[in-house]
Amino acid sequence: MTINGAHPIVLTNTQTGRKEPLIPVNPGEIRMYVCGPTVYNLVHIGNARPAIIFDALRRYLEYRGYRVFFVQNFTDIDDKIIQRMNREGWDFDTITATYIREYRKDMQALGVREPNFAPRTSYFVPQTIRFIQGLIEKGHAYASDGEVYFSVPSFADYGALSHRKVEDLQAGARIDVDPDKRHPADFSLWKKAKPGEPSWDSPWGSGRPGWHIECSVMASVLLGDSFDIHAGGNDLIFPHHENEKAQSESLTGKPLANLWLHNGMLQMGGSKMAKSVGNIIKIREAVQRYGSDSLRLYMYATHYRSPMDYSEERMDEWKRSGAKVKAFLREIEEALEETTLKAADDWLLEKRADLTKALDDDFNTPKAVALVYETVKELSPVRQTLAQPGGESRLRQAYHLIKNEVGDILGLFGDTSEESGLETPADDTSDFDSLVDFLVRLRDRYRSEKNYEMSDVLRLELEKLNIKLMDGNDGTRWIRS
RNA sequence: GGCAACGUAGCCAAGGGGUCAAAGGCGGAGGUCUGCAAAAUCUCUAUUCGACGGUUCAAAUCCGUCCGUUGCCUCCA
Repeated sequence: MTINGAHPIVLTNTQTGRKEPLIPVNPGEIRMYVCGPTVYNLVHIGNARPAIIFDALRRYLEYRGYRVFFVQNFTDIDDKIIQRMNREGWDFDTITATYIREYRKDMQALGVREPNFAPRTSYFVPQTIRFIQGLIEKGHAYASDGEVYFSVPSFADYGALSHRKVEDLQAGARIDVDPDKRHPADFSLWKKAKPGEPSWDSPWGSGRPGWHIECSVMASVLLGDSFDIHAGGNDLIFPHHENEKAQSESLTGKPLANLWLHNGMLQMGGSKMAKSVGNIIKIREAVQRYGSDSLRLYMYATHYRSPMDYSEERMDEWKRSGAKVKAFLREIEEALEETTLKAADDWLLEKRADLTKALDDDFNTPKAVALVYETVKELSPVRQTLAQPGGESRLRQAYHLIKNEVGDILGLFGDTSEESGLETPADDTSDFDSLVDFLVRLRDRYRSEKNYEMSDVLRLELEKLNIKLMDGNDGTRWIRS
């Protein structure tokens, strides 16, 4: 099978457990929905995994020529927000506005692009009410004392996504004893308001949307009844996505999404990173300490479906590895003055084919990362390659491949400067900097006089101040270590 | 208990019937270069893919059992 004359992109569909070709509902266009954060708290790097991976997938689909409509919601009506409001006396709107802002900041720091649409649950309450009414009319939902529940037995396909049987759910340890429910597996579409809670008027009285309905509603409004990709962490498979699917498909009779994509959990110390476990690292902490490229590389180095364990040692490794690629790019920049791609030959075409082959196959980012390192190795050292016939053209192609193709897709290597990824030095260090510059010049003078005893004293003393000196052919550079 | 994944070198991690005596990264060993130190670079670093059976001309790759790890079954990316 071919699409646009090329091999199709295949992705593992959670529902079938198999790789399936991505065949757009509308030719040339991919509509995808990724479940976003509940805005009651700062997010951690576990939350960053789907953000980074599916942002990259989006970029890749665009690279492959699709127009992508990317929706990621903000859940701004939720029990946890209400809890926080009650516990800390914060105003509801202030909490949600604050954490939406903070989330955006974090995403910006990670280099994650804004979605095309970032809908908020609270802006879609009228549509939610209509959606629920539709379900009631079709016999898939029922109202009971101000609450509305989805009737799980009314949807024959329930459990298809998460590979569960309704009976198995009941066999599970916890059985919901809510007397208003007709079936223990039934779940809330509309919740009755308690005093002081944010609420909206509805045919069933004052209340608010339930846990899963928002995504169904916003997806249908913004992307239509059926779209191409629905994605999120694999902890959302059940019940969140199963329930979304049940609601939407009961109403429309059409499949909600063609492909269900789920990323593996980020773990720390052998268990899932979660606020409840307390093993969390905030995104801003990780980015500040290691830079966004390190975190992104780390995540791309593991296939998105596998669980991965976070550790500072790994982050250090990827920081070092990323620096290697940046150094390679920087050398090309320095050697060529300007790096525009002038001509592509078979070399680039082949690399590009390797890249798309890897990414077409269930978004195999580890292979794409390996391709970058193979290329760096192949053309290093830069000076030596440059001296060879065709070397300059090859370097331009490599630069383009790594920075403008792989880099753009994976959101990497945007800043090749030496300090990128490190904490920005405070402004008031300039006096200190000039002093160090002076000492370096002094040492250079000793070196030119072959007074190595004194030059080594200066190296050692500066090292004590965490200043690392690097002697090169064109002078000495120094960095804070 | 049910469901779903996963187990590959010192560590991280691709591959997923022959082209694999298994990519890439980190680390380690040795060499080159440099006054020193770095950086860079070269070579080496898994006869083997959790264990045991089976299918096959052929398995790390398919099937079965077992052992181990994780996730979901409750809000969770």
